[in-house]
Amino acid sequence: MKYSESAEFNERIWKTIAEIPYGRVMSYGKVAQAAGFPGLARRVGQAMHRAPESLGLPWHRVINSSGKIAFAIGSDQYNLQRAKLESEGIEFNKECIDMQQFMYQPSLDEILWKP
DNA sequence: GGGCTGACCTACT
DNA sequence: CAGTAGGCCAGCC
Repeated sequence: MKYSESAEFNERIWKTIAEIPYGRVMSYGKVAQAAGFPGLARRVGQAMHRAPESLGLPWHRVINSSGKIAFAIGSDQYNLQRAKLESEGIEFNKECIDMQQFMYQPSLDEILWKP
């Protein structure tokens, strides 16, 4: 199947994000990989931006691979995301999150769940 | 149809 | 550690 079906893509990305447990974070690349679309990190950002509010996705648990928030430091969105993460017990070292400690690594079964 | 953009990633210099 | 280069692909001029 060609993953140009954006409806399918979005659905799986949203589902994957929804699976991130409380107090953990995941990078864009990891989300894409876990959803079965390795290499499509950029699409993840687009999918999230287009996700309806009604889904109540924990979008704040998605950060970039360097352990930082993707938004510009000091922006409203940055402050909001950071506040949400800190309220879940995630600690910041300057602007960075300790990946070793807070990165959520889905089970291999789920990674291999792709067809 | 072509070109640019984007809540990005990895690898290399 | 910082900067660059190439890659990915839907969506909007």
